[in-house]
Amino acid sequence: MNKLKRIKGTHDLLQQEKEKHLYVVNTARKIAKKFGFDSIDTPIFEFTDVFSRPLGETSDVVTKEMYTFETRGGDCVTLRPEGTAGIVRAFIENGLTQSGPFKVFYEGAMFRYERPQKGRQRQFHQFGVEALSLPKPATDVEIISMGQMIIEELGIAKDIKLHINSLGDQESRDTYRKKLISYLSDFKNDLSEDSKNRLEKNPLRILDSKDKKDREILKNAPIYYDSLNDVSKQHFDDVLNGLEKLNIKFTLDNNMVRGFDYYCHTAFEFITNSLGAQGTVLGGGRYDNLCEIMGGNPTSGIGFAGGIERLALMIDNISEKNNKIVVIGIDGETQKIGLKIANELRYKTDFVIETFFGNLKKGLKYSDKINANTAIILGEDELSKKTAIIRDLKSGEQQEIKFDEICNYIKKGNK
RNA sequence: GUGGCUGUAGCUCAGUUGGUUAGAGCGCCGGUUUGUGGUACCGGAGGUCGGGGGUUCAAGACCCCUCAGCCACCCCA
Repeated sequence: MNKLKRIKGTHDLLQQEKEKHLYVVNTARKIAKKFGFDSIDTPIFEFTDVFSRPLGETSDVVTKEMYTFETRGGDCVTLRPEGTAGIVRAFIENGLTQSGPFKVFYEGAMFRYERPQKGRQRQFHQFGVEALSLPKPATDVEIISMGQMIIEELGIAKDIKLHINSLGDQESRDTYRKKLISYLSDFKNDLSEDSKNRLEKNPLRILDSKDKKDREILKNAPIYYDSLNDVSKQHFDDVLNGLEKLNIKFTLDNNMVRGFDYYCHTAFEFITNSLGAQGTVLGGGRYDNLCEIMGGNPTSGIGFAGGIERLALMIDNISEKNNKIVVIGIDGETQKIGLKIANELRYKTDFVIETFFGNLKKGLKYSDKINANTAIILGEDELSKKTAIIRDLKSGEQQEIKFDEICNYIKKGNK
């Protein structure tokens, strides 16, 4: 019979890898909490409309990357390709649009049917935050600074740069769109195939094309900032000002646009060069129209998502500092007391306690393998005396200790 | 979805212009040592050569298809 295999683009997270993911998530959660964000979980799948409407019917994610299927009951559902839409749906559905600021942190698996490569999988993991009913530039600044703080806390800030742009409000966006189309139309025949298509459907996307010719043409393209109306300009200036006050360094990037239709005003990405083509490690922006698009009252929103796999690729292996102790029982009779001692230590100390029953040599070998500091050895001789040998595995020194005193001895010896 | 590179033991990789029984290091198991580990020495297990088809007297090697991984496009976290 042939071997069963993983689905393309999925991964088993083994030991170290899972530890890294947990480290990234826990670090992000810790920082988010400092900003007053609570944790939230929404379903991993939703009615397809929940994603297709806000992301844009023409976006790549909706047109070719979603895992969409019909249920036995005939509903059209989709595995979530991103986190924001589901959270905004929950926000509206639970009647929270009237109850003031809503600040949440989430993390979990996302699904996109893409060609896998480094830092890009079909099932991948993101954490993110969303802040609803908070329209002021100050929130943009806080959100970005939270991203910065997470990256600093993870110890990878030196390899990552913050890029920022403003897409303005709807009016500014329409103005710029027109200007851009009129400029690019003159070069229509010189644009790359992809960009030619985008000229009609989604011209803003041409801005971050990597095609050499496209880039050349774009050098003289109208600048987004110049098309911002007064309100949009003010908002953006306030955000940049706020960042400067907080000493957060950024690069203005007039060509950065985000993939989903729902973004407006502030858009930002934390980008690294160390991961090849998939350089965006955390990105987000403002989405003041999203609530309305999804059938709720008009409510402002802003948030970001971080790629857990990508961040995990940038951090070193987590070193375990937790002291390990192995309780070794030399034969069957020692098992009962061995398990009892192990559990007592687990209740009363914070050490990692493992047990090993079998011959002493193998027990010590195993202790080496898991890098334990201490072995508690139980054998026939000791059993009759109600004692155990406690061996310091680094120095090789050992002592015989009464059962009752093991716990205290361990506490004193290892701090 | 498009293009390029790769796939041999658990891991990292050798394997000549096609030629006998496919190798090494690390890891794993056992022994030297029946109650004292890390070192050393000795031994052992482990492979449908990613899968399927074809060419050939003969294929790990050549050809076709397929699957997976990597890289780039694309997209995005």
